[in-house]
Amino acid sequence: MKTLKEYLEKKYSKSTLNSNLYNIRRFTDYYGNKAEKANYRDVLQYIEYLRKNYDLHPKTLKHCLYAVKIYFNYLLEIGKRKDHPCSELNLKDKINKQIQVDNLYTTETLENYFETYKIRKKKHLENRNKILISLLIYQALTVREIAELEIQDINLEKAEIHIKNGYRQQKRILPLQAKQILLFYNYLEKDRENLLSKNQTQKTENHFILGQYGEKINPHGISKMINETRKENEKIQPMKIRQSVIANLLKKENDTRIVQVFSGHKKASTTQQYKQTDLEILQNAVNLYHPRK
DNA sequence: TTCAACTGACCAACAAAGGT
DNA sequence: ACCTTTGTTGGTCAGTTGAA
Repeated sequence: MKTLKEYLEKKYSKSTLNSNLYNIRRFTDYYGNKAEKANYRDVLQYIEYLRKNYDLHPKTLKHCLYAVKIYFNYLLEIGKRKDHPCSELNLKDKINKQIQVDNLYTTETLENYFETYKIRKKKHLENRNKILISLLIYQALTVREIAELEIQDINLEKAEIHIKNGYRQQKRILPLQAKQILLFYNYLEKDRENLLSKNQTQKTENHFILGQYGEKINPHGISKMINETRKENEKIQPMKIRQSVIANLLKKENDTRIVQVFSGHKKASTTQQYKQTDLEILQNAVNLYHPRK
């Protein structure tokens, strides 16, 4: 007889498998050996339990239910059950599709991050890290896009940067800011050459941003690199920067399509999520200048 | 030898985006 | 609008490298 894991492995990729296994375990832990015989009402009760005891995002809750559905599909397949208790069950929890615009960074805050950046040690990495920050706050790139940048994507004469098709983002050409040009030039002439000379494997000579041993960087590490000198509560998150930049741009720019191209969103609806209504902007302004601060 | 500064692999949680 | 997949992040942890 097939085990649950084997069943899942056949149908899903590794990350999905892990996520589903986790949620199924959550369910079976809750009902113990009664889990296999659960009926529609039991499933509902389980969802209610999750709702009450964990402050889960509606989407997460749906994931949990989805995993339970998969679990019963498995039981059907191996013949332990004849019926599916909840294949028709759908949750109606409201999902707030809007991106939480009010706690994003302002343009000034972002500028300030860039201007005041200082590295504590490893002076030779300072320019690289400044470039990382500038790519986040001026081009709103994702960490992955930054890691994939190659030398030929940077055109200093035209002050342009080419971004390849990301896993989700559309390829695009973005202008470079004046203050980036000199920074990039210095980095390419000096710092990057230095880093490259430490590379033994010689595999990464095309990548623009290099790690301290001249290797291609791991997107994962970018937030660590730029947060090195920051205290716990002042850490900046690359994704949040991107969202802030896009939201700030939307405020200035009336044409959503321009912002869509800038951010590389494939769907206009994604860009639309960043837009605040006038009422929300007012509400946020009230919150911001409230005397309690 | 010790230490800082990573890397790389993993996990849980969640968000974004793709397909239909 | 629903179903499904996968990237990102913040953790942890062990390992590596180069400098003090």
